[in-house]
Amino acid sequence: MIVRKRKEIERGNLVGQRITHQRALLLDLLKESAGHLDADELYDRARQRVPRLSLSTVYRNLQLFKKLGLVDEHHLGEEHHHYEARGTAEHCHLVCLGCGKVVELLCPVTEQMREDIGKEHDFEITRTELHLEGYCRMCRETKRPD
Amino acid sequence: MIVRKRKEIERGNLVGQRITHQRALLLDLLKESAGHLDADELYDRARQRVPRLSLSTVYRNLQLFKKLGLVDEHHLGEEHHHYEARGTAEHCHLVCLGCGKVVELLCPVTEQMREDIGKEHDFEITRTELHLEGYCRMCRETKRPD
DNA sequence: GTAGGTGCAAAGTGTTTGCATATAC
DNA sequence: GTATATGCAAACACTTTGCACCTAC
Repeated sequence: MIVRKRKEIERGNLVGQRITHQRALLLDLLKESAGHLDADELYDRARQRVPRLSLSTVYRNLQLFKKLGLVDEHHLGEEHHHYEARGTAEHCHLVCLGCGKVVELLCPVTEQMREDIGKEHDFEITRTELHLEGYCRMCRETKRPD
Repeated sequence: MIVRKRKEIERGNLVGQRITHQRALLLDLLKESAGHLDADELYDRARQRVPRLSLSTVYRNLQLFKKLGLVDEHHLGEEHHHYEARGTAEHCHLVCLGCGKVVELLCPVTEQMREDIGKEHDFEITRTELHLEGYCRMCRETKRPD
């Protein structure tokens, strides 16, 4: 189903914003794909259902979703952004520099850290991201990029 | 002094690579400025001493330094990279979304985490970065961007 | 002398914007 | 009906590349 019930979206998500086909679809795709999508992947998937969709619409709405706190934006080492529907607990990303695999993990420590650091520096911390890079077992055993 | 003693560089840094004026200067500037520079800031500073320097040289060498592990590359929320000479202990970045201020802090917890997570997922972790975003006291008190 | 680095200009990415048309409300 | 979103194309910022000249070794 492309578009979920309007009320549902309206209530929980796109408060005040117009609910267009494109927005509903993009949000759905972001939620379905539990992982991370970059703008282009999202565009490709969305175009399977709305072929005339334009990339700018994707970008514009990603910005909107970000502003509304519906998605988070990540830099995972590549030269573009990745987006991920929010709602799940905050987690870290463990990226393999060999094969690019991304492991998501819950980081309970971050909660504590967040609080401590917030207090210490008088910041209201709104987002934390722990990014880990390294080599998975497989990549360690086979190749080892320079 | 623009160029430090060759042997010194050779031994510690640019192993095997040619030591050009530009490289030595760029490395020096990165080390001097304890903070984070983006390619453009680095370019501007470097051009004060080597006016004919080209931006591509800056980028090319930042890539090289990164590959050699001499600098780290960060995404600090803006749409371009920041570079930082390595050598100092790993630290977190606390970025104010209001004014853009970046606070650097040591994160002792990260050490422990690194080890734990490495073991748990059978990763050899080579780099960690904790990124925190929020609003500093001043920005909380004055404006509050939507 | 030669492999490798540099400057310059041109091409590439990923992302944003201006504007006329289309659509949600 | 009107304010807002869209598609398209053109602009943008940051980064990379091709090539002739230059320089460290």
